[in-house]
Amino acid sequence: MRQESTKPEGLRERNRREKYEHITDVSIRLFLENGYDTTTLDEIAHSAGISRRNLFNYFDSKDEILFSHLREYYEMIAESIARSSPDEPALEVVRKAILSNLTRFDAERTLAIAKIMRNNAALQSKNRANEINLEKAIMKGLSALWPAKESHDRLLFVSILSSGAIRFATYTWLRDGNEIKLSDCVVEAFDRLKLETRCTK
Amino acid sequence: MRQESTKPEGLRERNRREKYEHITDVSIRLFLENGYDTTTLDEIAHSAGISRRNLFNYFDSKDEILFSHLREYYEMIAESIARSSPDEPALEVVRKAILSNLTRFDAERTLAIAKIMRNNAALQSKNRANEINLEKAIMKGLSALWPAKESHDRLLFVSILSSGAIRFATYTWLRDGNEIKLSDCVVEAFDRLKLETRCTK
DNA sequence: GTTATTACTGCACTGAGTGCAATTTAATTG
DNA sequence: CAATTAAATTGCACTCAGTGCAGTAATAAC
Repeated sequence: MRQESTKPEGLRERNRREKYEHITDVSIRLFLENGYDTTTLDEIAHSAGISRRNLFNYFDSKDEILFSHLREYYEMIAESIARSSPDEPALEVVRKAILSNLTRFDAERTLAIAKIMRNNAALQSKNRANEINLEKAIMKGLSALWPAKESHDRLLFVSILSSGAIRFATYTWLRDGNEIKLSDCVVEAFDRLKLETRCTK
Repeated sequence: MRQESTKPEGLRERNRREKYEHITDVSIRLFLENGYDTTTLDEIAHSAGISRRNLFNYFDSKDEILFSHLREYYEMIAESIARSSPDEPALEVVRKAILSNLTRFDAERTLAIAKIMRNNAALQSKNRANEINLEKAIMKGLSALWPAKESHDRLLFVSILSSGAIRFATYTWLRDGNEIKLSDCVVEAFDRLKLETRCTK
């Protein structure tokens, strides 16, 4: 019953948030040290100081420890797209939304996760599977911006192209080490969409 | 030590092939009847008349029962691409390779699998994850056709675009029931690549 | 303080997937 | 055909991810 400004976060929420981050940090450290497959949920729970059962109150599965952070990021992209100008080309809207949210991107953590995934085909598959959420987020934003039912198919196609471009950008960024900026990779990947589809050979 | 033409298939290989198909048929039937998640490997093995352990000599995992057939198909696409003319645009090469292998596509089984995946988000994710194999197959074919190292990035990009177009084609085909031919969907999806990336919405 | 939520824990259970040793079946050779 | 080799198949025991449940501890609200 505080009168001074709606309390934004109680002790409970803060604890939850901190524990969530703590579990993630501990897990990534263990994965880097011992590999993803050989690290069991028992070890993670023990290292994080909680029960194994309680892990599932924070993450739906072992994979989600690595990927769940992206959901929040995807949600921001969807909102950015929805708030864009409907006069611009759809692909341009998506590109700008990606670029404008890049600052919230945790590069260090992403690099660590990329390292964990290297040499683990199963994890790469799951990473790929997770891309479906990015695509749905883009589609959600685009549908809010252009709600006309007739445009559904072309918006879906734009979502597919966009998620492909983003994957390509991430790929080149990871490959070229830290010598290149992720934003440049994104710009280039979306440029490629226009170039590649009309060139001969 | 037969002299009359190299024997193409022994009893062993034929049995293996037949059992492989049989297991697949039985599994799809059970999945349709009782759902994917609720059907256990024990049930599948029992219905197929083999031991549970032996299932893993045919499929690496439960998912692979649904997806492993595509590998053979992907391999044919890779070979078709590799045998194409290097004078055509890359995207055109891929489109033709897809179209020319469409006859080998088991539409009935694909429809059944699509039905199983409907309302099962986890399976849809795994389906998406499997797309990585299609992309690798396309990339493999393209790399054989244009081995120059400098072209790697653009070929990778073409692979990404192609797998996206194929997914879109599959989506529209499944959505519009049997009223439309899959080949038409593929043609349209690749046309869209050229249209969508230059238009101003 | 008391009470209602929510967080956490332990336990027992299911089901996928693996390693291993033993057995059966098919292919090969003399 | 008999003996040998190789592959297919099986059962068993095991690990680990994930779930349901019932009970306990901590926090928020009154």
